[in-house]
Amino acid sequence: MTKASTFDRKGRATIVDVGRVAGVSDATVSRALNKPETVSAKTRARIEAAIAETGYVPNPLAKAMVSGRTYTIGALVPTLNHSIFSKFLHALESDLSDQGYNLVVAVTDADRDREVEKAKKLLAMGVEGLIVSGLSHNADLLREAARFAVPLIATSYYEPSAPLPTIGYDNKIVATQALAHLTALGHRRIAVAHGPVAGNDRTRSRIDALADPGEGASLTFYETTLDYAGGAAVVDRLEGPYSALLCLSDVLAVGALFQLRSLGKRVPEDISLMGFDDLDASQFTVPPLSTVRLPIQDMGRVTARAVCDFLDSGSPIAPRLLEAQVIARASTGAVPLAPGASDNPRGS
Amino acid sequence: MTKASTFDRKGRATIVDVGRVAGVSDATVSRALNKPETVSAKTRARIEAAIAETGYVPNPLAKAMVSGRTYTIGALVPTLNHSIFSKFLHALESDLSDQGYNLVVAVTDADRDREVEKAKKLLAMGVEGLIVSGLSHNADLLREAARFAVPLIATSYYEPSAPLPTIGYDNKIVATQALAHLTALGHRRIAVAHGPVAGNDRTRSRIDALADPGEGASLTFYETTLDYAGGAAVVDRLEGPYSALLCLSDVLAVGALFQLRSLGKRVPEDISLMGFDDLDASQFTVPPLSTVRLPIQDMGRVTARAVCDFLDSGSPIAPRLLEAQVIARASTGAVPLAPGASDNPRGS
DNA sequence: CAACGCAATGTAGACGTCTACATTTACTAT
DNA sequence: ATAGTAAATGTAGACGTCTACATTGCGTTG
Repeated sequence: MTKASTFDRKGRATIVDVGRVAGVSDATVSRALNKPETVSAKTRARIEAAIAETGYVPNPLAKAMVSGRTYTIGALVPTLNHSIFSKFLHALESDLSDQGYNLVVAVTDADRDREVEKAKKLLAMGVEGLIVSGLSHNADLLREAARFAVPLIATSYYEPSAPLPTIGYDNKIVATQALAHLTALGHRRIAVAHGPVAGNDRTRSRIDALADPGEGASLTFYETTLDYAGGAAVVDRLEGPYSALLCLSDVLAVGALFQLRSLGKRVPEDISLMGFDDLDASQFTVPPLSTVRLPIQDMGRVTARAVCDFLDSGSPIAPRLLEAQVIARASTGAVPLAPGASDNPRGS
Repeated sequence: MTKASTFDRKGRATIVDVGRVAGVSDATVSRALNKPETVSAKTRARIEAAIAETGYVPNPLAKAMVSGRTYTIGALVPTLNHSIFSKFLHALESDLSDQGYNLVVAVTDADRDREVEKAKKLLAMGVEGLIVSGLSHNADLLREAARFAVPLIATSYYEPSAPLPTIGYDNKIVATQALAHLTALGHRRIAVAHGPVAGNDRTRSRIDALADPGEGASLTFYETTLDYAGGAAVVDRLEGPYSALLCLSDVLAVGALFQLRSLGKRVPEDISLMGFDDLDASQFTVPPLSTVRLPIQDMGRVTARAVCDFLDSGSPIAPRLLEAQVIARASTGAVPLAPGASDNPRGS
C-alpha cells in the first residue's frame, strides 16, 4: 500500500531500496532474484513483498554492464519491402529469440555508406553480432566489426574464401540450376531479366554464372528495376524469338507474366517463364510459376545458430552452403516444335 | 605500435587505460571524447594517439548505464511475412534511425501470450518504447509497459477511447469506404472475403462496419486463411449471384483473381473484385486491382515521431487518425445490365 | 606585483547490479 | 558443552563512464 513515494529518486526503486524495506542487504535481494535457492524461504517472502511494495523493476542497463552482455544481434538488410529479406528476418528473429537473443534491424537501402553508418550505430548500442547481406561492403564495415570484436556474418551468399564467414546459397550454382532446367526442356534462345547490378553482388554472380551457358544456348540479358513494373517492362523490350524468359527474381517474373498475358501471349506455349526465389504468390499465379526455391528459412535458422553458438560457447563461425531447389511448375514447358513459326500479331 | 597487450584485462582497453597512456586522467579522456572544445589541442592529440595505440572502443553499456538511455524502441508485429507489416517497419526504422534511435523487432505470430513474453524480453533489454499492432492484447502487456514506465503505442488502429494511444486508420471507416465504392457502382449482392477473425481486431472492426451496409445492399461473409490460397478457396466456395467480391486484404484478392481467371470468369465483366491494402503487386495484376490504400508509410513516420518526441521532450503521445484512400482501378466496374446472362466460353 | 578570472585538468563518487569473500547463525555429532 | 560444518546473509569493491566540484596554472589588469 505504501506508495513508492519514498523511493523515487529519479522515479525508480533500486535493489537497495528493496533491501532496505525487506531489512536485508542488496546482495541478498540480488541473490533472491538470481539464485532463489540460496536464500531462505522466509527472507525470500519478505523480499517479494518489498518488491511489490516498492514497484521495483530491475535495471537492464546495470545488469548488462556487469555481465558485459546485451544479448542483442544486429541485422543490416537492404530493404524490408522485399519478402526475401523479411522472410529471412522472420526466421532469424524466431531462432534468435528462442536462444534468448534480441534482434535489432537496420535498413540500408542498398547503400554501402549508409550500411557502415548504421552498423556503427548498432555497434555503439552494444550488439554482440552483426549480420549483413551479400559480400560487397564498405571496407570500414569489416574494420568496425573487428574494432568492436564483434562477429560479422554475410548471408545470401556462399563464398568460403571471403574475408568473413558466409552463410547462404551459391548464387552461381543456383543460376546454373535454373538454366539447366530450361535447357533440359530444349530451350536455347533465352532472355534473362535481372535487377540492377550496381551494388548487388548476388545478381552479379548469377549473371556471371550464365555468361558461358554451354549446351549451345545463347542468352541475352535485360537489366531493369527490381519490381513488378520492371518485369513488365522487360517483356516490352524483348527482341527476337526467345523460347524462354528467365527472371532472376520472382517479382520480375510475376510482372512479366501479367504483361505477357495482357499482350495475349500464352505461357508456356508461346514462351516459357521461370522465376527465382519462390515467393508465396508464385504457386498461385496462372500458370503457377516455375522457380528456384532459395533456402531462406534455413538461412535464418543456420545464421541464428551460428551466432548464438559463437557467443555462447565460442565455437567459430564456419561458412555454410545451403542448397536451393528447382521447383518445376506449369510456367515452363518444352520448346514449341516449330521454333521459327513465331507469328505473333502486332505483339509488343 | 605497442600492441594492446598491456590492456587486455578481459580484452578491451578502457578510458582509464587511454588516460594512463596519454598521461591524463580518465575524466579528461571522457571530455576529449564528448566535449572536445574543453580540452587543449595538445592534450587532445595525445589522447587520440593513445586511443589509436590502445585500440580503445567505448563501452556502450557503461555509457547507457550512466545516461540511463538506450535509444532503443521495440516493435511487436504479428509476422514479417506480410508486406503490410514489413512496410510499416521499414518506414518506422527509417524515421527512428533519423532521430537517433534503434529498432528491435519481435514477431508474435499473432499470439497474445507470445506477445507479452516477447514484450517482457524487450523491456528487460531496455527498450524505451513499445509499439504493437492492433488493440487486442494480453492484459499483462499494459501492466508490464506501465511497470517499466515505457510508452506503449498501438498502430494499425484508431480508437481515441482506447486505454493506450492509437495511431492508425479507422478500420470501420476504411471498410465503409470500400463498400461505398462498390455500391456507387451499383453493386448490391456482394461477397466479402476475410482472414481469421480470432485475435485480429482489425479484421473484426472491418466486418462490424459492414454489418449494416445500407443502400439495400446484402453482404455475405466468407472467412478463410490469410494467404493467396485462401483467396482462391473463397472463389470456389462462392454461392449465389454476386456481382462483386470484396476482399479485406489484397493478398486474398490476388488469390481470388488468379482463381477467377483460371475458372474463366472475367473481371470486372462477370464479377467486380476489390482488395484492401494496395500491395505493390496490386497495380500490376490483370486487370489492375481496385483497392484501399492504407497509410502505412505515414503510420511509420507518425509513430516514430510520436515516440521520439515523447522521449526527447516529454510531449504526450496523442492518438492520431490517418486517412485511407480508395484506389479505383480496372477490377471494379458497373453491375452488368443483365445480371443473369453470364455466358462465357472457356475464357482467359 | 598582487589579485583576479578563466581555461585546463584532476578528484571523487555516482549510476545499479553482481559476486568473491567474510561473517554470522544454527545445527549436528562427539 | 564444544568443535565443526553448512546454510544464510553481509561487506566491499568491481564493472566503465560521466560530471559536479575542486584545484592548478597562467595571463591579464590595475
